[in-house]
Amino acid sequence: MPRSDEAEAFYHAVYSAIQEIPRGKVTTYGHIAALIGTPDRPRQVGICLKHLPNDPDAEFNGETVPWQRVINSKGGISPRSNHPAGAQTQANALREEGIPVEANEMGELRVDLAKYGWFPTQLPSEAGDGEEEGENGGEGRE
DNA sequence: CCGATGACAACGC
DNA sequence: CGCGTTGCCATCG
Repeated sequence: MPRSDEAEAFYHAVYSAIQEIPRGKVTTYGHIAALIGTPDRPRQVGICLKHLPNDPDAEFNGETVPWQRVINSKGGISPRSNHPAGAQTQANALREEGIPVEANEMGELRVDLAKYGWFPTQLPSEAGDGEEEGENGGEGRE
């Protein structure tokens, strides 16, 4: 649990932003950070998910927050330090949502950001020309 | 209280 | 264009 109220607000913003991710789509930590107004703190976003409460009574938990839809900018699922198998769990959850996850030779679970990437807001960086990650090339439905 | 680490990302070479 | 290093801030020891 957060030690500061400010941190709690940050966590709340992160969880809230993640809940906005439609099913069958994924986004990056950096984008979440940008959405909540702190594009310079993508790492803290990951920490928030790490601290995601398991209590079913909590407003934010693994059931209400689709943490599985949050991946890194490389379009892959990085192994956690504490629970290495957690990446597999995330990949499995994404597959159930209709998102194909394939592991390359390096064992890195990769997701097609170009197809399943969810980038709704026009960030100042990508507003002009600065495009990153990938764009919704096909844009399907939800 | 101070130092090290981390579910990341961007810049430099 | 791929690999290495730095920055960010909360949490752990």
